[in-house]
Amino acid sequence: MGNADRLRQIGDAVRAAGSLTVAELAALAGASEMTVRRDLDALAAQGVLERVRGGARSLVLRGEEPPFALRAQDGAEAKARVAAAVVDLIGDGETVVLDSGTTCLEVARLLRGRRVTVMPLSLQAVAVLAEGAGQASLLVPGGRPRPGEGALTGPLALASLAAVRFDTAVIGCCGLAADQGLTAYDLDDAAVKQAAIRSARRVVAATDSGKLTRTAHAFVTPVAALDTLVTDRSAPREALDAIGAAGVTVRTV
Amino acid sequence: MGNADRLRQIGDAVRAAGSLTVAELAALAGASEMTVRRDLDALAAQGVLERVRGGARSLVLRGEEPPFALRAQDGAEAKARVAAAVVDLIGDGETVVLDSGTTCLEVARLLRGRRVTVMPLSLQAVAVLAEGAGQASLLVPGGRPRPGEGALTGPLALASLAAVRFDTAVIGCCGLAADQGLTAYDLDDAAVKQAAIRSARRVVAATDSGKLTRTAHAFVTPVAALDTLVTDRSAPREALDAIGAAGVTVRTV
DNA sequence: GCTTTTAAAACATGATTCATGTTCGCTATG
DNA sequence: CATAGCGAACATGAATCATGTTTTAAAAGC
Repeated sequence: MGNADRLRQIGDAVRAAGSLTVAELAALAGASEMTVRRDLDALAAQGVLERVRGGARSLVLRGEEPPFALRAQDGAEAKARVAAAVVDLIGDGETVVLDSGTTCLEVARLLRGRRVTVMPLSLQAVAVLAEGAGQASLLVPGGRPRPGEGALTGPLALASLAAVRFDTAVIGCCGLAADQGLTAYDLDDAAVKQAAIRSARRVVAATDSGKLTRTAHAFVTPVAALDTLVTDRSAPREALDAIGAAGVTVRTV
Repeated sequence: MGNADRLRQIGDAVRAAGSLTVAELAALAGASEMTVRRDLDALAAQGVLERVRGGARSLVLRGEEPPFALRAQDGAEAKARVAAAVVDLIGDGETVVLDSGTTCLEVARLLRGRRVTVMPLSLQAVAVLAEGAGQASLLVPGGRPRPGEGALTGPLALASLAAVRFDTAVIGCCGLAADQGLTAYDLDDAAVKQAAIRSARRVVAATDSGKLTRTAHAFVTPVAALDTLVTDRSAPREALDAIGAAGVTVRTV
């Protein structure tokens, strides 16, 4: 798809304004109205916004998690570095449970060629690991995929996690702070993260530095339950120090 | 991909001969050696054959199931008709467990727009139902995907099936006969099919007519456990009569 | 260790698909 | 009923893909 930046621009504009008309968006993006309509249909299919007659309205409420498609490209380069560092921590033959989210999806890409056993907690990561028959052996958890996210949640996911034990859990997050602990936007997601942490001997949190200044609604775990945090270099020093003081090995890349 | 027929031709030739050189295949397919090499790489990635220096060797042993990629196009048109008839049997709001295999994958495509709850037993069907957020609500079973097939098997799959009940099970098969029952190539697969049948009130078998003259290794269930069989019109009359005599409603399309 | 064959990489080109825009008929909203 | 918006059909330029040729590197066999 060669129109990613315009899609992004339109999605951002609608989110910022709440709702916009097709004509306004066409002027903004410098494209024809027909193209804007097609873009809006694509964004609506991704769950970013909702079509209304004459324009589109944002589905993203303030304080809510932006849609997966929008997060995926945010700081892609930092995510890739973090993911590479996480994969470095994983040895051959290990069993790994891999959380949902964009950073962990990058980890899935890098794990494909490694001789490890992976249970990914999102459909996107399942798809990445299933294609092309890499070295990695794949365990699919059950669950109900959250629309747009692909994150597997619900009793089936919890039961799958309860049935297996892992060497390492790679956990993403929506917010992380020494005093608030690791937090997520979605309650069901949080329950799955908790179960993943319980079923693993070692817990690695992977996140871009932006999450270190945020707190989301659903509490997952205190930071003391983490063994290692991998994040990027632009993380605020105080936040890292506080997390390190809780006994977490902090790695910045 | 616009080279499907040549890929198919090469795959078939290697399977028939056991192994062939690149030069032989190039002459056979009327393409350059470079193209044949690229095709062989693609087929090797699909698990159809194995690259060896100078050529390729078949990985498919006699009596074994041909790889998914090869079955997918066999009688695609008949499969599509069968799948459409199966979907006709399913009412709005039903819960459905959907077996692995190429015919059931077609059923998944048609179910995407329907207001039903589906648990597909193969990764391919999961991918089909997850994309584009159709009406259908998706339940992912756990399991270990069989390489190449994407069929979810093992204890996690069985546990997922045991945890849920369905209105209808749509079951594919590798062999079906009144005296031999419904059979599969793979033992793990057979166990999953059994569990799917146990967890559903109504069982619909969907298969192209070719399977009605075959028997595979793994026994799944006697035909009497089936409520309905959907197959295509070129099915042999005697086989259908025998299955019908066991109390199965037979539908040919 | 050297030669010959095989594989892979680099590059070129024709075909196909994709994105975009324009026009036109249909639909729904007032 | 009128009008604005919308989707379908078609056209066109861009990008991608499939394929072949040539060159370069890597194995296999002696």
